[in-house]
Amino acid sequence: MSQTLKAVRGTRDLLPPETALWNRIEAIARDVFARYNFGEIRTPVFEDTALFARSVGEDTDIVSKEMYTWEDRARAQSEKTQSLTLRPENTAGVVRAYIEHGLGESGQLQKLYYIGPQFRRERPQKGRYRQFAQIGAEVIGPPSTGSESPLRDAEILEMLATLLDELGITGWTLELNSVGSAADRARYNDALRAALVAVVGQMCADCQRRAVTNPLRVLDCKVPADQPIIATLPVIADSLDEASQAHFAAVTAALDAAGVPYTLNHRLVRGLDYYTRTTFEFTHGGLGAQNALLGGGRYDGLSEAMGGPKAPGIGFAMGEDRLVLTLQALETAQPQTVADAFVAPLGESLNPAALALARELRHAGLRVELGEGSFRLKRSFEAADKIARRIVILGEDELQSGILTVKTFSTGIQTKVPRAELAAFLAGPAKG
RNA sequence: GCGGCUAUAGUUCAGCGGCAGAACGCCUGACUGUGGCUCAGGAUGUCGUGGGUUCGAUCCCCACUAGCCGCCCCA
Repeated sequence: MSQTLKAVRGTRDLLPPETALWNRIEAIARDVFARYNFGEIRTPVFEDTALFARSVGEDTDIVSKEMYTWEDRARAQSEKTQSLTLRPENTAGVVRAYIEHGLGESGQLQKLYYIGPQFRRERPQKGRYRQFAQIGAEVIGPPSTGSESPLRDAEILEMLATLLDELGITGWTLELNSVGSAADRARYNDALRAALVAVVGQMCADCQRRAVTNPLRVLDCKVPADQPIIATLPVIADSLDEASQAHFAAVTAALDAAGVPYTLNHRLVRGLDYYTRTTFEFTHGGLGAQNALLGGGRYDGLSEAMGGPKAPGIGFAMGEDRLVLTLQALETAQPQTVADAFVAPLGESLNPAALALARELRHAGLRVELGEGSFRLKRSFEAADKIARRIVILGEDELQSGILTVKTFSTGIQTKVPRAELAAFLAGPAKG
């Protein structure tokens, strides 16, 4: 086994019929995005390493230890090597493209969605892969386009509720929080650090480490003994300035008006540095430890941090692999695609005529499988019964008379059908 | 990166220090132009890889690799 090549760790092949589910998910997503007037953007799968370091944050796990990074070698004396990285997420690339193409200059709010693979070098487990697919969208533009409006936040969340519903994902939960402006967040971080000094000694080892590296993460702690202590810590809502409070109130008011259910979770802090104000997650049980179907938030300062114009924005990324897992768990049976007809030539001499017949039927929009003339008829029947609703027998008699023999498997009824009527007959319901 | 469990036929899994097993699936025939149900027969394989212990290892030990689960973190 060690001699044969295998898909590398954390990557996998998607095969039929599972790929049908992936395609269905993507088709529904594209349809919903189109109705909300989003356009598709496709950014490169790899980018300059500095892009992710600056946007996602040097100290995040993603950048500090999970990126696939390599030194692209110089091809000429005059060329420098360049550090490149497979994208670990797509928001940075979208914002880079926004800046690079001056999309803000259009004066229009940019509403962009993407579907594609992302890469993180993590330990694989259920719902977590080293190459995984995300479906995401970003709403971004200069302030004059209304990009900063809480209505945009609410609209995105309402769209996500619609998308999950249309995908058939029942039982999702929307968790919502505000981490405030960059200034609010800095102020809260200070308050948290100060409060932790007195109590951190009584907390778990992880929290003692987090208290230094990333105090916000302490709020995520799941150790039961730590919960009473966490309850005494300052809440980020108290560190929000008036504008941030008003923004968050406007988001929830719009959600209430639209009838989108949510729960406030003032402990919801997200791992990427660029988030400001609204942050959210849609979660679902049954995904094990990876219960987040999607996550996102507002990033009002990201464009400027990357050297671009002021361009507030909000976006999300949805784990397509996790959508698939959730849907597979919800669906009792995966619908098997079945061909409309199996064309069975009787004898190799009839192969050419069989191709012509299959071509005719396929042009009529039918899903057709083509057998092989060297098969014994029994073999053709066995094969056909597994993958098609009907079998069309093409022997010398049928070819000469132009009247084909058709058998429908569900009923066992066999009839003769003139070639001119064959396509219409096969398109009909599978009765006689 | 850390911890637990696992690795045997195409698949799901039994198994035992001494000839490699079941179910399903697959192939052949009963039926030379008729599937499903039935019956008869057949092939399933470097027992994850490498090393060690042993007269002998699929089994015991070690390492590696991979998968699953948890931690960390995230989608």
